Amino acid sequence: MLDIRRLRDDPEGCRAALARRRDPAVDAAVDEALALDRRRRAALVRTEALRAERNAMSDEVARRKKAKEPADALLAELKASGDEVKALDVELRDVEAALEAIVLGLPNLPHPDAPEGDASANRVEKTWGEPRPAGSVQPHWDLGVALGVLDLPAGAKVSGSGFPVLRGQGSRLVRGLANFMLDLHTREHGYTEVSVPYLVSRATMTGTGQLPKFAEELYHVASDDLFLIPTAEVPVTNLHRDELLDAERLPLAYCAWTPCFRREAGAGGRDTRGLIRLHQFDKVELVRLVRPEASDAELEVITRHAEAVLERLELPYRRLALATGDTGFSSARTFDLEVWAPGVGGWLEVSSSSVFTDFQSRRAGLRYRPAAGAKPEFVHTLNASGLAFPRTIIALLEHHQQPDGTVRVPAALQPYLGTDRLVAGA
RNA sequence: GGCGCGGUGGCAGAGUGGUUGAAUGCAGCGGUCUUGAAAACCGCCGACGGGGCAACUCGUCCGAGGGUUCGAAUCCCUCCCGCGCCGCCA
Repeated sequence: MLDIRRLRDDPEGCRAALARRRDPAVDAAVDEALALDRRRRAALVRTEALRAERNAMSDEVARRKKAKEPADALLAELKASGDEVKALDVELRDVEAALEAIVLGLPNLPHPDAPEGDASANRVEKTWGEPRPAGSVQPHWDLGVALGVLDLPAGAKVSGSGFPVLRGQGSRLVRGLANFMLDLHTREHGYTEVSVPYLVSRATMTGTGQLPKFAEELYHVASDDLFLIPTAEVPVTNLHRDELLDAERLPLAYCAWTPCFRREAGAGGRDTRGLIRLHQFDKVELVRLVRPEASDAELEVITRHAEAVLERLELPYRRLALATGDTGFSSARTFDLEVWAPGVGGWLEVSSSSVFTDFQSRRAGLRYRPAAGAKPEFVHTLNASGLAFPRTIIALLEHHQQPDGTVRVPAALQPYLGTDRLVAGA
């Protein structure tokens, strides 16, 4: 959520920053927010003046009662103005609700360093490793079946398309990747591992920005008004919701391995083959709560933590600086990590690492006290996938594929799989 | 699911329908003392939103939302959460 005062104090600056997102609806929303803000303050001044008056009279009533003096005239007057206060309150509440609805729908201000434009303006920042030629290996949807690790029809039978079943070494791979990634992040990158709920409340979803705007992307359990998490970012970032943190505790760094559930409502048919786009998948997520002045440097830190996973897995990847028009709603700046999949013949997003500045922390009430006696301020939040499993598995199957149809297991993963080779029938 | 008890400032913890935004303690900040520190003592110290150039001032907030009342942390209703016991289940 944007700071309404910032919007008020520097409307043109905010408008210019938001314009970089290339979303034509934003400008009108800003106008509406500013108009509602003016109405809100006008209504506030009126109700507060009336309240102040009534409070003073009430005090006088109390004094007279104590002194055993008559207060009937005052009481009558107070009773008369009661309805007026009530009416003003209703008006104020309506205006505030309308304002909140608008402001909750405004995206974060893009970071000045994010390239401007739509997805075509995304900038390749670096490339690591040696991509094998596209089409030089079997795509994972064939190889996975040949190896007996992938059984999509079984998943479709049990739940529907987009719910994969992995078997044997494929299932072991999920467990191994989880342990490998968690060990790397906790032992070498300093993260605290947390195990968190997969179903969360409406307030939690609102805290990280999924609600109210993206409800159609979420699985919802209506009977209890709970939502399945689309990423561990949601429960983990909300761990400290409405808390005032000690400055010495920052930065807080958490990692979590969870399944992720996404309806992918608008994605029908595109890039959905094999394991590329799923309704349920596993992911290890990294979340950091940091001091605002550290957030630029922290984005590089967390991105490197995600890149380290790919490098240990010996998978070629590139880092993309997302353009303003391609950056997510809550994010100020995002790097995507894309792994090379020679069988699919393309770069696949396996990690998205973002800095949200105070956008999430304002919604979620994540504050800290910069120094003893100082005013509380909002922390900055960041997260990065480290990594999403299915596309990592795609890249492992395709990039490490051998001419004989087996798959070499990179050294870092061998202890977790108990083998250096994926072979058919294992 | 049933019954009972709770939910108060960063934390702990008092609280009578009417100067209680809230005792007290801890933590924090400033000071006295000390070579320095500790201890002791003194003072300050909630959050959020308005108005004002400013000093300052006004309003709201005691789990959430309604209600009673001139006035609610305090009384009533609904809901949420925690704890205990019972039931159910693993």
